[in-house]
Amino acid sequence: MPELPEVETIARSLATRIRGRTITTIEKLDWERMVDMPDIPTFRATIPGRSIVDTGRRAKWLLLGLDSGWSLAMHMRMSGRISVQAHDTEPDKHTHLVLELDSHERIFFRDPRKFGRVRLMDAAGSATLDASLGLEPLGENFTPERLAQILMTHRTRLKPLLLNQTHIAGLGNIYVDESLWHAQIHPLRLSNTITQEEIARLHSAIQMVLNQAIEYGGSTLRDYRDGHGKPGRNQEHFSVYNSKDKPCPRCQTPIVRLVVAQRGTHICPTCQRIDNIVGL
DNA sequence: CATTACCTGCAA
DNA sequence: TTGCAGGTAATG
Repeated sequence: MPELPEVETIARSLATRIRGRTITTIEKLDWERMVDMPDIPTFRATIPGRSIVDTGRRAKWLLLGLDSGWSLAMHMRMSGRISVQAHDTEPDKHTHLVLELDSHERIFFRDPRKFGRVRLMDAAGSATLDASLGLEPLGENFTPERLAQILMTHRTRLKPLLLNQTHIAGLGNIYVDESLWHAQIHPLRLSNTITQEEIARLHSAIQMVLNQAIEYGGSTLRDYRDGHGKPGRNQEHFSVYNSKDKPCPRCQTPIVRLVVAQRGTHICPTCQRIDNIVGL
């Protein structure tokens, strides 16, 4: 579910309620496969007593910086939801991890589809995770020049390239479709045939789309909520995503849904011309 | 590169 | 009942 703007919103909304708090106990962990690392006994033994010194985000990972150099990284994949709950709120059957804080509030990780993951990492583990991920699209290193370099050194379809987290990290299905619509580029276009003008449009489209989504608190289609349980409002501002048969906001042509990279993909067939995919 | 697996819930 | 879902890792 959550892409970069949703994880960013969750990180910000959690901060004031959990920063400076100490995790007293793991109150519930009933789906152990969600723990990537370390092994379960070590995870259970290390978490209690750790204090949360920082909250942040890297790509689609929510990061809780703990004392002694530890970090707890959480990835919500498709249906995960992370929130802070009052001490008297009972976790439902889909809430697989509950961390109790010394404030008596609790961090809930709820995930019906069980794709979500948690990693407890030391400094070296954090560095490994960081190194496995590409550029932050809202970071200062993400320039039109770096984008051009990424596109020109591959010859693959644009959409799968933009979804690949090892190049640019944080975009998912929603924001790739929205960015390509704003840039007026077809998702099947080959990356190394993009013009300088198109690169400039794509670069600014990506940043605009992500910044706008953060402003509106993320996009809620079904599962997403922020750290307080509130849905986002950015879905009200989609141009193409989830908008099959609705008029293109730019030219009124009905939006078309196709499948690219095995993902539902939404385009305006007029603004994002198919004949550009050959890239002549 | 494409397909499958991982899971469950919900809408068509 | 079938197909689809905001993600990624593991397979051909």
